[in-house]
Amino acid sequence: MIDRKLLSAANIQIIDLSCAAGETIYERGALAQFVYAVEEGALFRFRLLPGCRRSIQQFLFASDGFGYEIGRHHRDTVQALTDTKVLAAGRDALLRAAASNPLLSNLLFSAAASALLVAEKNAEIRCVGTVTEKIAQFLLEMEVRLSKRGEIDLPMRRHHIADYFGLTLETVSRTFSALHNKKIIQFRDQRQRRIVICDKRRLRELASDASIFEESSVLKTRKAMNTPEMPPGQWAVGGT
Amino acid sequence: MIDRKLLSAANIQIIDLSCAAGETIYERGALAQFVYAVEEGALFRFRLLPGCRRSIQQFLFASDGFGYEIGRHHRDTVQALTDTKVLAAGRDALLRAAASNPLLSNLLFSAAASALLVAEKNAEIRCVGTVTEKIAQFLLEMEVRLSKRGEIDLPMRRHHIADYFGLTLETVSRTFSALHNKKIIQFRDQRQRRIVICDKRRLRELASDASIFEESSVLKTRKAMNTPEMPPGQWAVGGT
DNA sequence: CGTGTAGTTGATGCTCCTCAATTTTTGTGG
DNA sequence: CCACAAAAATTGAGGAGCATCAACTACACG
Repeated sequence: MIDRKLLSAANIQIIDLSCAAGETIYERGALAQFVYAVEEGALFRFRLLPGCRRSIQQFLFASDGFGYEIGRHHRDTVQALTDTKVLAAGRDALLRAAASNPLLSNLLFSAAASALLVAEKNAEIRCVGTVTEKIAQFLLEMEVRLSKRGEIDLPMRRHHIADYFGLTLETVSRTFSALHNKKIIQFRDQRQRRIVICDKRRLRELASDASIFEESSVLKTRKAMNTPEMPPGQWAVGGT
Repeated sequence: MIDRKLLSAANIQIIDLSCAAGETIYERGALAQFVYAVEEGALFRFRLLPGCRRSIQQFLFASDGFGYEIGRHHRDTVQALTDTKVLAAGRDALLRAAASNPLLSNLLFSAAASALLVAEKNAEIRCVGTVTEKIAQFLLEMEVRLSKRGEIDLPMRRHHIADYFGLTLETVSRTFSALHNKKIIQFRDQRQRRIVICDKRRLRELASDASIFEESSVLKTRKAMNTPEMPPGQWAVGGT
């Protein structure tokens, strides 16, 4: 998003920031002085809702941009999940320069446009489908963004994932456990944050509602045969 | 969003379209030839999902813009809910002109930026909270956008609202009925689409989770007093 | 009138939440 | 280093909320 060369060519100051895990980059309501890009590490963007709830709108990883506000104030809060390196550029200077520099103004447009893409994609993941679908999609997405040597090292806690999907952390935990029991994923550490996807095909099926499809056909068969019995686990992941 | 004067000054062609209710403006996957703005009427933007589901991303009313794609193809489908008048401008000509015209490029940027605002706001409404909260927020929003002489004439069916929130149409219908029974809203026609908000204060409380708050305190009191009794209706709206 | 569409309402049960107990990890001070 | 407390994650029991299936009403249109 932020291009060092382009910005310094337009005489806009760039600042390198280092943030420790847990630090807040900016808070909702604060004056929007900078626009940012993640160089290293992970952060999340969220808003507090009435009733002590928190809605996480986005997880931010290397090369993601954030803080591109339209108004003069930030509409959400950004916090670091891990130690991070972040690039910041003065917002006012950038906007002023963009008014006469087509390259910069194009940069701003594509930043906003790709933020829109991400927002709509996130909204779809967050709003639609069962818990299993959501978590499966989440893991596939995280694999693309984070995997190193076939291993995903999740920087966020169960609670963050829960707030991202509007679920409870217990439900998230149970879904991870179910995927683990079905041998679709494995854990590589005791906190169960380092994850390996063992059966990507099954995970993809679950992500695009194969679960619902299979489950319901199983249920229908069962109904037709009048066999009310259910599998032992309350939290069996769909399929087989 | 689209400014007739600005566009004709830049020599970009503008087309006036009239669409009947139910007509499709463009489909997902089609080449993005135009960008649009609603002049009159109502439309909705949606995507089909695996499993015969439909996710409505946005309802579009007068002055809303749509079709501002980043890639060369439309990523969703837009259909008219009522008879509508829509303004269209050539996308390629606009993008070319924007490359050298700061005014136009600024127009594009603010279009994308406000689309982002809307997308994030919609995502929040759609993802967070109980059915009652969602419908209450929806009605308040529709009042702002659609009300004439204190009356909201909803252009969409229950099914559209359900697909917007990822609910079933039955659940939506029950929630409307509950609001009606509680005398928070009234219906002005037999289809129950012309709606009057009678008690806006209560509706606002419900929208910002007063329902949860009141309900749970009631439940807690009930638990403490060990009175397991429940109110008659399964679908009572929160609060007294 | 029959047919189709939109909407309401009821019974039943799955999904996910709530509350609670337990285990493991992390951080802190002696 | 270990003891202790706090945090993170798992797991279980029970219940609320919403989905599913189905029946029913009301209106529009040929």
